[in-house]
Amino acid sequence: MNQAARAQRGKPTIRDVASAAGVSAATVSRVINHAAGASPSIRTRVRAVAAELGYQPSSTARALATGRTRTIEMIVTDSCTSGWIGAHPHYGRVLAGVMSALEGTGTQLRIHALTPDRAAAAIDALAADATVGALLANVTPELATRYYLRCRRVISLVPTAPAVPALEVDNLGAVRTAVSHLHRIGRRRIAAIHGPVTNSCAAQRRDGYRNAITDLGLPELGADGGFCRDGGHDAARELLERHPEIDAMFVACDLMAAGAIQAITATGLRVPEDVAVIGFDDSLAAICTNPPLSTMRLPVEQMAADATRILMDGDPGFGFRRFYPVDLVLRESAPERGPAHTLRAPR
Amino acid sequence: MNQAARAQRGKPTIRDVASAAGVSAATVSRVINHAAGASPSIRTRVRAVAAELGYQPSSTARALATGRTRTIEMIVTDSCTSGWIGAHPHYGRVLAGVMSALEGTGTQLRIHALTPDRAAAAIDALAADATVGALLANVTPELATRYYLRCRRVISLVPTAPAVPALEVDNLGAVRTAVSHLHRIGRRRIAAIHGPVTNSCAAQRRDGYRNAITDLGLPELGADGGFCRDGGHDAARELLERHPEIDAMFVACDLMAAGAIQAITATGLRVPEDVAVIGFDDSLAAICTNPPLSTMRLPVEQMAADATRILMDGDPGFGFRRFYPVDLVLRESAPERGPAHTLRAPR
DNA sequence: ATGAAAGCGCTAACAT
DNA sequence: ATGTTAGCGCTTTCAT
Repeated sequence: MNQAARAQRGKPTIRDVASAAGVSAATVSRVINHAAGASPSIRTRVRAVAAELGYQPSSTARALATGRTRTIEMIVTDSCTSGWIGAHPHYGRVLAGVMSALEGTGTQLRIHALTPDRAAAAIDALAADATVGALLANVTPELATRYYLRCRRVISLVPTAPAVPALEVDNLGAVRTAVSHLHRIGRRRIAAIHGPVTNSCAAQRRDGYRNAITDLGLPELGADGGFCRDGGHDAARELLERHPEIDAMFVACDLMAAGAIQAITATGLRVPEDVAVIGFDDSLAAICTNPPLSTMRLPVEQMAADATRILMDGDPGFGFRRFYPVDLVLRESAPERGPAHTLRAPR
Repeated sequence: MNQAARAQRGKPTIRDVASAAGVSAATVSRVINHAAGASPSIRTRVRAVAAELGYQPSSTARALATGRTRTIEMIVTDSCTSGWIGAHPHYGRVLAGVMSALEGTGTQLRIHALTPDRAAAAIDALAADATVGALLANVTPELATRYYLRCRRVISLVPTAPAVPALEVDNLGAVRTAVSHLHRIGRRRIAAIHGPVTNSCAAQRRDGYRNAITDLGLPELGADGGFCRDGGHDAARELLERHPEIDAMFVACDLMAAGAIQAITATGLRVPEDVAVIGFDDSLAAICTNPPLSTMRLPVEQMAADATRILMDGDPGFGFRRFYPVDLVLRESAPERGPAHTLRAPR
């Protein structure tokens, strides 16, 4: 017998329960799985014995026998340096959504942060496990496709390859909403702080800004912030140096917007009187800034919970799509009718 | 044969690789596990065949055979209403630390948010799985003990029962450092915003504040903020209404401090000139506030990574303890030598 | 309604 | 160095 496996002894197995209850293992299995084919009297006896022995079924053995692991994989591509999963409040909301959908289902959640160098091999290994499915929180279209080719039970929370099932939001429309709002409250020099070019969401928001600003006949004023606070801070400072006339900023994520607000006030300008700011996400960062941040709210928990349920329901189908709204949440950094916009002399 | 298991067919097994390579399954096992007892020529042949067939070992079968699941469990007690794991940036740091320690080890991470009603049953089930061990991110001493009695491979990141292995920080000393700093920069009406009474960390920080404030001969001024932004905001507003003379606040977590800063500035007071603020954690919230938050930095990633490695090394031993420093990080909300404290007339 | 038996895919003694 | 064999704990036919 295997030594390691023997070490696990002491824990009662289904056979221990069976013999103690004077029935077969098959019957115990039927009872603990609430399956048909066991008389009420035996059911109660088996349950009593199981409880007395402190029997806990082995999910591993069960998984091997059924060919199915009751696990959802959440996968995020993590560039080792920035440590996204910890450094970005977005994932907290994803996690919350998944956990709420999983509650009471007996399904477990595994988290995988893929570093670029190991990503392909990791995807192959993950797709081989017969899990409930994979939730791609921030995976490139290429890797998403790679997973999909090996296992269909997968769904992406970001824009991805056509074949791969995904939940989508109208990033372009959302940015238009944000920029239009800034325009409506009288701003005419609306800059943008963009996310990383490699990120598909960031790319869409960048395009959205360009479309909106062009349609309004306003000048395009953009800088890159890399989806992190420091990037947002530096981008805002740079923008204000180069273009002191800026009176509003659209920032592609709240974390960058927090940095931007700090940079703006550090130059002596006021938010929103001198520079109005609209962020994106409605993450924790949005309620920590001062003033609180107006932002485009992504229904992240809802999306994550839906994605989880869709996976539990089976293969979503080739190219599955579901769309979600993005709503403008007005707080003080860009209010509906706040303090009048103060015209200021060029510095 | 089991139907579900048969459905998993198509995926090549170790026996498929063995017969295709003209060797036994045992040999294939030795090769893929880098175990001794296989000639170089056979190794390369087996590897080639495995790659050609797209063979991926089943972690489930492996786990059953070895009696060991290569999984770390991270457990957090989650009151369904507040959704802590998503709503508190602290867990992002924990996650980042665990993931970094896990990288390249082939060990997986599972996340469990226990709701109070199911917690005991869930703990029993989790402790029965022969995993690498459990990381208790925010689990009460009672539940921690329950787990420990069933499985020794467990470690807590918060103060817990004496028997249960744990990593600890000197919460009391840290609060003393914070309060002393506020005193040193001239503040004499130092209020506190506390965390939930049920939380062991919060309890220690509460005690720390009382000790420090008593030793300094200053009046105790406290309110409860529940470890969330809104609570911090409301507590600060209430404190300022009842005690307009307050010139500093020690806030037991950064998220509450973010709310507190918003409440303070909303009353027309300035941070730090009128009211200095020191938070706790150095989470994402600390760098999103305006002005940026001075705070007591917990080495969370380090602790989480160490805890993970300790579990991978085996049973930490009865009552295992390791201590970590908490450092004062000075930012603008309570600078070392910032703008002079402005005395102001009672309102 | 119940039990016997045959695996699920892998590992690890034990032979050779 | 390599193969044979016997499980790990459970589920699921197939008999009875």
